[in-house]
Amino acid sequence: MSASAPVFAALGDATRLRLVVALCAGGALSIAQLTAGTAITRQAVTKHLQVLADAGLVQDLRQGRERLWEFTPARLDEARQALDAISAQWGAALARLQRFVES
Amino acid sequence: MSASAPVFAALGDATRLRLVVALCAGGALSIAQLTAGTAITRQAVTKHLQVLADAGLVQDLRQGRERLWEFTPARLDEARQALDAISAQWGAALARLQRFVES
DNA sequence: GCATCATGCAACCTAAAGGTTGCCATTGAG
DNA sequence: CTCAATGGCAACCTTTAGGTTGCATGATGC
Repeated sequence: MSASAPVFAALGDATRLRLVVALCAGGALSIAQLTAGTAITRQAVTKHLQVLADAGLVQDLRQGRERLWEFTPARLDEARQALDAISAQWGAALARLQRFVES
Repeated sequence: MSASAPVFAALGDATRLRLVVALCAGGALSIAQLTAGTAITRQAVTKHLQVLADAGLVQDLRQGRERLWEFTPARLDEARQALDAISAQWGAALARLQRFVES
């Protein structure tokens, strides 16, 4: 469960969340493409991509002089399941409380 | 969508994730109870709880000399839906790719 | 009333996050 | 061949995160 903490930390930045959404929608994109339209530097984008890669959310593949980045769904699915588990735990606690009140 | 970034940031720390899980399971707990069993100081736990409260994940209620903390599900559900949306977007992109390859 | 337990507040510290600038290397296009 | 585009590396800066220590405050039990 707490294995998902790094994934949440990686998603916990607005810029990185934007990058993940962009990569989910458009397939593999280069650093220059991901930088275009943002207010920050290419170097900053590179660092953010590195953080996402360390969390296992994205993957890079070289193609000529470009370095393309693509989304990797596995870790995000794990994080999704972690949130589901928390929500289910809360639901179970509420159900126990309800039963206690009614008895 | 990017409104969930602060929630992810709050969940992106192993200690805070533990606190959230504990509060989901056991109802409202005091700071002293949440500190017991951890290696860190009560002050550190207080700060983490404040971060979680700023993200809208927990709520405090005074009871005598104790300050009880309880889980608040709304923001976490939003975050869950955000992850679902990302996953769905990825699925749609894969489907488009599949159709393109087959045609 | 008084000792005590749970907490609040403030100062302080260290390391990491987020970002920038400058310069160098490589690749592709014409 | 040359030149512009793409990216890597390293140094640097400023702010914040995570944590600690010390002391003050307020409710409780007896």
